[in-house]
Amino acid sequence: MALHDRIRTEIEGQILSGTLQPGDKVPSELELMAHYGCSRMTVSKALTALSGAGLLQRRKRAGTVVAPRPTETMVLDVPDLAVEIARRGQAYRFQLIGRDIRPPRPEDELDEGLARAGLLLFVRGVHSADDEPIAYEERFISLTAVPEITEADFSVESPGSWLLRHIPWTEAENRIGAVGAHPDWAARLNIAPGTACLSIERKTWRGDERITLVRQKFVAGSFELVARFGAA
Amino acid sequence: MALHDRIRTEIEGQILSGTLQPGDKVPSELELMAHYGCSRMTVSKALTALSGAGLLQRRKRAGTVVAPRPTETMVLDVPDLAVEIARRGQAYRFQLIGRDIRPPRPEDELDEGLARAGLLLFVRGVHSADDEPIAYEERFISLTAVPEITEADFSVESPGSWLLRHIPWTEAENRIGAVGAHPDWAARLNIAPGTACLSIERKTWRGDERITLVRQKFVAGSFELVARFGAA
DNA sequence: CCGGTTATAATGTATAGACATATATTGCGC
DNA sequence: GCGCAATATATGTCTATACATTATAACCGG
Repeated sequence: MALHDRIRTEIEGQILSGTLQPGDKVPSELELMAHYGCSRMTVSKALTALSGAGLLQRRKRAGTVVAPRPTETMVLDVPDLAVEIARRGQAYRFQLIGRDIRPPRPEDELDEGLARAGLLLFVRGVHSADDEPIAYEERFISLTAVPEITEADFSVESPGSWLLRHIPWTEAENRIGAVGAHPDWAARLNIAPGTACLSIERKTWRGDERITLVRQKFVAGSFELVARFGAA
Repeated sequence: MALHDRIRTEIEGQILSGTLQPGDKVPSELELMAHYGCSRMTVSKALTALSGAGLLQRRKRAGTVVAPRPTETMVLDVPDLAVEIARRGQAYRFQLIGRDIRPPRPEDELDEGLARAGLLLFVRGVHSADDEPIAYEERFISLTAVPEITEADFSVESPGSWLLRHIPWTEAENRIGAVGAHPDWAARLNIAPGTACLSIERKTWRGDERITLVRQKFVAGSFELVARFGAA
């Protein structure tokens, strides 16, 4: 392991193990370079990395301190459904229910960004694995931002996959909750209204431009999000 | 803005905007240092940062290429419930239902790590906001790893908050799903059995040592997880 | 044409030094 | 004492250089 990596790992270990508490001062670069017998750049690289990871806070003249334990933050993988289902060894299918080009309506409960985006492509469909419905999806796509999507064929590929391949987003926001199945779409999932579903609403942007809003309902038990955080 | 920051931002922008596609080759450090008229270290710093963020892949001799678009990965904040509810301006309370020291049982459906951890502290309780129940929680804590928790007073503080303050974890795994309320605890939340709930199961480790497993059920609509990813 | 060896091009790591910048501390004048 | 200016300290940025490492590419013998 490289020296700067070793330094980083050692300090990281002291923080994660609690030996160094939030607010505690970390030795200055000069002290560390004496301790490890290396140049300042090497120490600096280690500390800068930890600072970037949010474990340390560095201020000129004041020195380096352990960052306050943040709101527990973990990395959440939001997989492409088609890929995820294929990985389980099941046959993925997206079944289009409806496709509509129209202006936003009040009952869509859109956010400001999309409500003022002009014409929208509104797509509804069901994701299924081995012909078992897994999730119902409603999606609004700004035609101002993505005019070329009118040519996409959603009987082959889900709108999500299409967007993922064609329009990189730069910013996204997910809201994750639970909800009882609504009569309007419960039948699409072969479940009784009121059955528990995992609800995911995602908005994406490219720069300042709103791209899409999607609301997905997963039958309880059919799908789980897994978030993992930690070393290694 | 520092030069290495500018370089990083410019390349990042080209990736996020799609100008540079996954697999595309990024100019070599030599070319970039000619382009920006700076030293190699400066270019390297920018590229190393982007590599650390997962946007680039660097290989000796082969050069630097744009990383394949990963499974969409976003940062998920898992707030301390007490803090989160306080932020909403509501009064947080944890009501202890039961507290038990006993060995693991098969019906606990624990993972290997905890099942073999020896004695466990088993705690059940309800989180409430303004005396409205929000979440039901079952938690198993390894007494081997955290013997001092027997002295904690959970009528004052939830086990989660106590652990957060006393035992830093180094690794954690969350599973997020939806589930219909089980009769055993539906009444605790003042809801009918079968009502949709958001289910979170979290395991934490400190090093190789299993610390705790917690299962929380949130009444649908009372709580949402928000994950945000992007620049700035 | 195949397979192994060698050369080479890229990144990886590290050094020593210079100057810039922000800020906590000190001390001075009042 | 109080407020402002000077000073010292720690980090931030950057350069120029050196050598290490590694995967690709080129070469060459059989």
